[in-house]
Amino acid sequence: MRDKQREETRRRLYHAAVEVFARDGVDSCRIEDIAQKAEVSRAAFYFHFPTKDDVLIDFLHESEVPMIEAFHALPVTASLEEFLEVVVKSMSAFWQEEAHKVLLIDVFAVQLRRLRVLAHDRDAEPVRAVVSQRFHEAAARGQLSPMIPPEILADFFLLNCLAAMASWCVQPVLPLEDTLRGVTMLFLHGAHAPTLPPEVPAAATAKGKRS
Amino acid sequence: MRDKQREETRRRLYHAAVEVFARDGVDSCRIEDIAQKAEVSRAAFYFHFPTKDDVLIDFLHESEVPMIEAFHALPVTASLEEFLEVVVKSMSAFWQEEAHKVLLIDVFAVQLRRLRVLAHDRDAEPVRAVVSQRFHEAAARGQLSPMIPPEILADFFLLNCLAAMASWCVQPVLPLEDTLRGVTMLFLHGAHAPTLPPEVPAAATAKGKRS
DNA sequence: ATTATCTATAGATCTATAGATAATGC
DNA sequence: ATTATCTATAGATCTATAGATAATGC
Repeated sequence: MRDKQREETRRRLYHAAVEVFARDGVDSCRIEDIAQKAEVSRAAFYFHFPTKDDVLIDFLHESEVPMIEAFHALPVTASLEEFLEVVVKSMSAFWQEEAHKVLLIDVFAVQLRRLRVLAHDRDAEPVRAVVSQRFHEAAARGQLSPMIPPEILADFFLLNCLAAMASWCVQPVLPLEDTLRGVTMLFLHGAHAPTLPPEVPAAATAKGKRS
Repeated sequence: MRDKQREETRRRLYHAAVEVFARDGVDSCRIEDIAQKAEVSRAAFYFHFPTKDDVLIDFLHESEVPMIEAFHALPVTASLEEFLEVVVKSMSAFWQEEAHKVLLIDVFAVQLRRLRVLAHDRDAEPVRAVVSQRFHEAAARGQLSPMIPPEILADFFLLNCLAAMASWCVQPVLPLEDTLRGVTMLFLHGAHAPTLPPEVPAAATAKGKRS
């Protein structure tokens, strides 16, 4: 009963916050307005969410639910490429919606600020944990460059996706799905050959490159 | 005389701010402490810097000065690869210093929040303008994929560098210079072939990839 | 009786702005 | 005299916390 009430209040605050964020901007909006919309006191917001960032973390986790479901529907024998196609599909499906798109850059900024925390707590982000796991398996099969640990590659891949989506947000030259697929292919292309040759100065190898 | 005094105060505030940011964190530090260290009133800070973000924008511009100088030292005939090697060298030289490194993630977050503004004002960031220019020239020579406008590729490249550096910040598995060079090669590798094939489902082309 | 949830509120800090001071331009 | 730079400060908002209320467990 108490738990139910608590969750109900938390959910009302969450939805009110997302609405106010979208309307006034995460940084410039007032907590007062969120609390008022949720019909609780301002301090109740702080009880459920120590900072505005915590709402955005919840928002990111909400966005990951359909992706996690899609992961479970995927056979264990699926290739890295098939797995990443699922990532591309569900990521773009979520973020291309106007109501979600407006919060993308703020969500990205929060994840950036959390990087230090996330470095120590790999399971705090469910999608990241799965991607990391799949990259490990792919590395074991020799599909990924052994120069960089797979979990680092996984982080870099996800940051890449966020960066591409942020760029898409302000200048949507292609549909989001195509943008993400392009980034993914670019990544795979670069990451499965040795990415970091021991001591080749890039300028020296440049000459013959143009085919 | 007045200009000189103004610049002097601004510089004192800037250095005080960078010091306090590094010590207490950009988000949690107090403007009061910055003003006190610079020996001016708190309001003087706001006169010179409307927000803390403006200090970080200055910081980014400071970081770009040596890079711009290196650009000017480069012959106009330099290849894209030689140009990007200069980017890698001066970017890593700056950010690997401990005092700069601690602000990297905050600088990145500010640039993210500025993306919308930057989309309309391409010359607000000098380095970005030059990279964009060089990418245009490379595209004209047929070195870059015609699928994506060169200025978008330039933005994506720079975001990529920031993402790689942010990741390096929390988990430095390789020296920063090697990390950036790896990212750059990965990028070039992916961007000079057609990056976004019209309608190839990624999963379908995956089969024969493993050499 | 104890504890979790929420409210009311004191004190800290920020944002916005009216006013003081001193340099500049006429 | 006018304007740019800086200060002092009022009002807004946030952070931290003491206390009220109502559910839970004994």
